[in-house]
Amino acid sequence: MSDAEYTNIWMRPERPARGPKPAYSRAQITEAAVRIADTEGLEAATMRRIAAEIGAGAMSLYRYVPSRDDLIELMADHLMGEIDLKDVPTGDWRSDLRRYAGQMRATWLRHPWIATANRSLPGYGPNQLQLIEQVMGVLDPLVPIDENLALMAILNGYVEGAAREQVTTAEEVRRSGLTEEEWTGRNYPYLRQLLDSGKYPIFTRIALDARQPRLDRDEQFQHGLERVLDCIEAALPRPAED
Amino acid sequence: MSDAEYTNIWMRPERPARGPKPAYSRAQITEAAVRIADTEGLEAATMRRIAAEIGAGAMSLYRYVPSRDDLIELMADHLMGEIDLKDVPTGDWRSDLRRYAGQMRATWLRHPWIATANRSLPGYGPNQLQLIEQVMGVLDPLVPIDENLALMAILNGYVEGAAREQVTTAEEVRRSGLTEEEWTGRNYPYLRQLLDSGKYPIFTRIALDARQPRLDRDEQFQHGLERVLDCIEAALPRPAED
DNA sequence: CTCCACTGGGTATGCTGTACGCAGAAGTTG
DNA sequence: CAACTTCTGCGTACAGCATACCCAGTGGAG
Repeated sequence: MSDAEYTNIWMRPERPARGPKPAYSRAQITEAAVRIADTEGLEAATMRRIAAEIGAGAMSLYRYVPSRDDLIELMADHLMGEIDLKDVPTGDWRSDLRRYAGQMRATWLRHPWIATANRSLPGYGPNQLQLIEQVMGVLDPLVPIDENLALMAILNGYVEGAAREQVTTAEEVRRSGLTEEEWTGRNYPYLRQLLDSGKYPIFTRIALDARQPRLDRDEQFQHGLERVLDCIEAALPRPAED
Repeated sequence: MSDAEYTNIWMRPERPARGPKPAYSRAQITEAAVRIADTEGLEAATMRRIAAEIGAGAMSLYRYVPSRDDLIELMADHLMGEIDLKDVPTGDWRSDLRRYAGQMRATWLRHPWIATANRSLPGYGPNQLQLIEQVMGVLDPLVPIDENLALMAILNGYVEGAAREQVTTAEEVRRSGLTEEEWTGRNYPYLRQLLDSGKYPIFTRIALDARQPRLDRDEQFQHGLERVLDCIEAALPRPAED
């Protein structure tokens, strides 16, 4: 009954006013869970495992967090707090957005499990909201709000898509327990079969031509990012000159 | 031992040559699983539930599919088979890509669970590969393969990002078991708290101004898509004229 | 014909998230 | 100070999950 009034993890107060002092905290639990997920994957971050990490009993966590899903939401928002844009906007929208994109991607690569946490995107946690304010504040003086939303959809789509692709294969390698070379080797027979079938000429060109560029994914990302920023620039109203 | 040589669900033959005839098939199982996931969510598509759907015992499924994860991969590739681009490329790259984007988005909206199936993106199943051939075939005559990849990253990022956002909230509504109106109502206190806090001026403008445009998400998507296509056009080498 | 690789499926195991309840600690009120 | 209330951490318990193992029966190969 009293639980039903909190529709949201963000509405539910961490602690009631009265009673004995708690031994742990939401932040402590969230950080422990993130630590486990970073090294062993999100599926390893079970309630029992997290509790063991901080030296608590399994059921103690439920004093702090209503469910595992809510904890994952806390974890996702925690990640958004890692993105540091304190001196944004600087007045140079292009470098501001470049910096945002780079930090977002870096956060994804540091915490690959975020790709499998379904709640990641429309989580309206405080850090996520703060980030929206800062990033959309960059173009806010230049375009109407609807246009800003449309351009952010393109930018975020590119950044997340690129990060997701990279992170998904990385997670698959980690899951297999093999080194990256072993994993590539194990998958080689299938790749060879695809190439030899002759049914996928474009895929074949990708696999063959991209052997070198795959080494520097960072550069690939940067190149695509500049294209997206060009796209945004084209949608901006002209400055005074020209 | 004999299992270890198949690195991949796509390498593993559906049936050995000898023995009694099987009662079911991979395709049948996959379709049943997709049907359940469509109506009740991916988490409802348990091995037992799928088996019950086709009238089999729970363990029988493992004769056809090595694990649930592999089955989900089959399901994801099955979805890509729904996208029909048989007369693509037509020579009009813009309308070809528009059609691809629309069909991809429609597929996502028909099967919202795809957003939570982590394997969806770099699954090299036959339908997925075929789709790559067709879509990248559109720009292949116009740009080098690396550039094609970069442009597809932008297009796919936009389409998937837009679809994912829409689908994630839809799934959250479905999970809650409420109607969309009830769900919106239940979340209203939190929204009001955010607006009243004054800490999120841009978010506030989004929530207030976007009340009308949110009705036609299709139009929003189309508008952003044209922007992305403009971006691609700008990256294309000029045709003979001009 | 015989043989045996295969079939579908029953049973069992070790996980999981989490409901429930309890003994004791700490804050509030006299 | 004492009495009472509220909250604490946590042990136990349970249902549901993927799936390992096993077995009787089947039907194609020789």
